[in-house]
Amino acid sequence: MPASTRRARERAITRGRIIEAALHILENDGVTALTIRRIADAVEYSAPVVYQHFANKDALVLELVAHGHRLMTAELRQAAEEPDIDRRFLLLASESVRFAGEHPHLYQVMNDNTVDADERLHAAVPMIDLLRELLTSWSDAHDVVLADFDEACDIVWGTLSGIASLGRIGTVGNERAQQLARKATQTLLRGWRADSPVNG
Amino acid sequence: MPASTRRARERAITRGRIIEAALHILENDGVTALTIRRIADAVEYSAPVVYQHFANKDALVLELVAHGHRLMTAELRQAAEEPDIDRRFLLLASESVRFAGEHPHLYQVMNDNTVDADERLHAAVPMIDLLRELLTSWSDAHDVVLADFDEACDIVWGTLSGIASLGRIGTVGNERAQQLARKATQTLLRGWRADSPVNG
DNA sequence: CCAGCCATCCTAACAACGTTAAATGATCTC
DNA sequence: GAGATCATTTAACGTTGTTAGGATGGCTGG
Repeated sequence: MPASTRRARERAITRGRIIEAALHILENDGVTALTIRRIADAVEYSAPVVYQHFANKDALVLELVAHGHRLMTAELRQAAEEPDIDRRFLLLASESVRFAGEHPHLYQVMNDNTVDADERLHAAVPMIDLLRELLTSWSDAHDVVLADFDEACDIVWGTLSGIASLGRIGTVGNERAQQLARKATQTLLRGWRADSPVNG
Repeated sequence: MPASTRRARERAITRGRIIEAALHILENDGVTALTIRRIADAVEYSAPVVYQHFANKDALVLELVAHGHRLMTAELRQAAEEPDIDRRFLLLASESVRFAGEHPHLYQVMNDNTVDADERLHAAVPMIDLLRELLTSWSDAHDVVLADFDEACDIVWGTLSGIASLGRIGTVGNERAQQLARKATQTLLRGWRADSPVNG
C-alpha cells in the first residue's frame, strides 16, 4: 500500500507541524494563549483537524511536556561535558534552573499539576536517567555508598524542580534561584559524604 | 452610619460564605469543578454576586491560596511542639508533605503557576516565617553559623515544596514523599553542620 | 409618612473555550 | 469511470469567565 504510507507520511508531517506550532504559541504567548483554534490557525487548518491527530488537548499538551523534557535533557547533557564531577553536578543544577527561566511557559506545563502526574513522570524519564548517571559517577568518584540510591535521586530531582519553581517569583529571580540550586546540591552532596561509612 | 456598618457586616459574611463554599468545592471536587456558577449555587446566589466581592476569579482563588497557607502553617505549628530541635525539623518536613497529600487540590492551587507568583509569595509569608524560626532555633542549638541564612531558608522551602509535588505522582506516593522530605532535610542539615566553621 | 436614592440582586447576554456531528470535497480502489 | 474512503470545513452544543440593564427592596431626607 504505497498510497497509504504516503498518507501516513503526510499525517505525520501535519502532526509534527501542529506540535511545532503549539510549542511556538506556548513559548511566546503563554499557556492561556495555547488554544486549539489558535494552533489550527497557525498551521492553516480549521480546529477539528487537530482532533484527528490528538485525542484531546491534554494529549497534545502532554506531547509538549515530553518535548520539553527532551529539550531540557539535551541541554543538560551538553553541560555534562565538564570533566570535574562536582562542578558537573553543580553545573547541572544551575543549568536546569536556567532552563526553567529561559522557557518559563514550557517549564510551567512541564510541572503543572493539571497534567496527569503519572504521564508527567513518564515524560521525565530521560531527565531522571541523566540524574541517575550523574549520581552514580559522583558516588563512584568519591567512594560514597548511598544508603538508598533511588531516594537520593528523587531528592535531588524534587529539590531542583522545587527551587526552579521558586525562581519565577519576582523577589527571588532566576539568577538567585540558580545560586540556590547550586548551594542546595552542594549541601546535599556534602551531607551524603558526611553520612557515608567510608568518609563519615 | 449604623446602617452602613450593618451592610458592611452582611457583606463580610456573604464574602466569607463564598470563600468557604469555594474551598469546599475545591477540596471535594478539584480545581476543574471550581467554577463561579457552582460557587454561586452553593451560597444560593446568582453568579454575578460573586463579582461584588471579588474583582475576578483569580482574586477569589488567591484568597483560597492564602487560606491554605494559613491552614498549613497552623497545622505545622502544632507539630512544632516536639521539644527536640532536630526531630522537630524532620517532623515539620514530613508533615508539610502530609498536608499536601491530605489537601491535594488545595495544595495544587497553592503551588500552581497559574496564580501570580508574587502574590503567591505574599500568601506564603506565614509559612516562611515558621521556617525562619525553626532554622534559627536549629542553628542556635547546634552553634552552626550559616553562611547565608536567607539562602538556607529558601533552599529548605524550595526543597520541601518540590518533594511535596513529587508526592502526587502515583509511583512515588505521599508516604514515600514524606520519607524523602525527612531524608532531604536531614541531609541538608548535616551538610550545613559539616560546613559550619565551628563543627566543620 | 412618603418620595427619592442607593445598594443589591437577577436575567440575559457576550466572547471564547474544548469538542462533536454532519455535510462537502478530494482521492484512491476496482 | 463508479463507489468507497479519507480529509476538511462549517455549524453547532455546552460550559466557562465576565459585563450590562433592569427590577426590587430598604435607607434617608423632608
